[in-house]
Amino acid sequence: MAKHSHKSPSEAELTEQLRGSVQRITGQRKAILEVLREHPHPLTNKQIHAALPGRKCDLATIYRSTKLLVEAGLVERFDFGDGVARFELAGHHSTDHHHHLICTNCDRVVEIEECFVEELQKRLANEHGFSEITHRLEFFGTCPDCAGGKRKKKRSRLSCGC
Amino acid sequence: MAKHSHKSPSEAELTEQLRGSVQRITGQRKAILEVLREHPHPLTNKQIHAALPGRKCDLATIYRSTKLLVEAGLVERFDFGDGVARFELAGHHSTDHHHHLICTNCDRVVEIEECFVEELQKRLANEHGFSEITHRLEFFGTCPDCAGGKRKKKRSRLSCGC
DNA sequence: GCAGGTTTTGCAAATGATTTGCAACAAGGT
DNA sequence: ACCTTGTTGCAAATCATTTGCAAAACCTGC
Repeated sequence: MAKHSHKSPSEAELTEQLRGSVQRITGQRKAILEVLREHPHPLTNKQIHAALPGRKCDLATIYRSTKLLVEAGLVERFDFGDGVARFELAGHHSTDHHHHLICTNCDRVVEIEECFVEELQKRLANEHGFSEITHRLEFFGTCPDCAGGKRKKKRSRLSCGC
Repeated sequence: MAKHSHKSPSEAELTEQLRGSVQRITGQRKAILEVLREHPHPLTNKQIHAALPGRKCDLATIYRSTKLLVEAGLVERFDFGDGVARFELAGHHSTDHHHHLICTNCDRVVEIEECFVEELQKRLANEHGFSEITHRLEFFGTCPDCAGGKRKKKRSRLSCGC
């Protein structure tokens, strides 16, 4: 009586991955992953909540789920320095590890699918004796539309035009 | 009858810079800058508050001051992705623009005085039509002491051993 | 040095994001 | 279907940061 018939692409693979991380596969978790799957750019918990069909699932549950999914490796978390965490489905892009270019005016987000810090990272690790090194790298600037005056003043926060 | 006699190194230069940014030179602002001047690593507003002699100056004032000093270019702000802003005196290091290597276990911070993303940044700017590009880059890992088991479990947050 | 006008500060209350306690509920195994 | 245990919803609690407002501190001109 499983409900894995029609749409939702890799639901099987998701189930598989979730199963491997000691967690249960609940309707809300699948829904959240579905929302992330449909979005090419990082979303905040609140945005995920707003995007959930029928607005079911409590915000607290979304916070708990995103954290869990990140720990399970299914979702990646990003910080743009504005005090709000954002999430993206892991493996959504060619490389699971990637960066962003964010317009500080309209919050449009461009995905940067390459990473060029790996080597430097290794060098730093050796130089300072650190291990298990990772990094966080995001670019900020003014997108062409905003530079051209096509877009209005600074809108509050995040609102990618996707 | 100004009080710029003995210690506090570049107090004159600070005054000068502050004066240039339409602000008043208050005792708390000087105290905050003094704390930052004594610290080689980024501090949170709360830490600055705790470090203030006699615990004078309200926390709210520190929040207001750090923001102001950042806008005035006297202080640089950093985000380590844990939801707390950190500040460092600008020009404290050879280059004003620099990065960090943070131990995710004990929060020790190593200053990385070089930046190797400039070129890539320009390339990205051209490729995507963005202007006024900047970036945020921080490294995370396990410091040698923590790797060797010399340091205990995950201590809460930030507590650089300086 | 002192009065005046304006910027700041201190304090408390307001926000906003994220977390948590707890009873009701659902997922998976038997 | 039943039971055990992980999850959810809801409300209250935390935490970092911001803000309103009257009192206090700067700075400029006397």
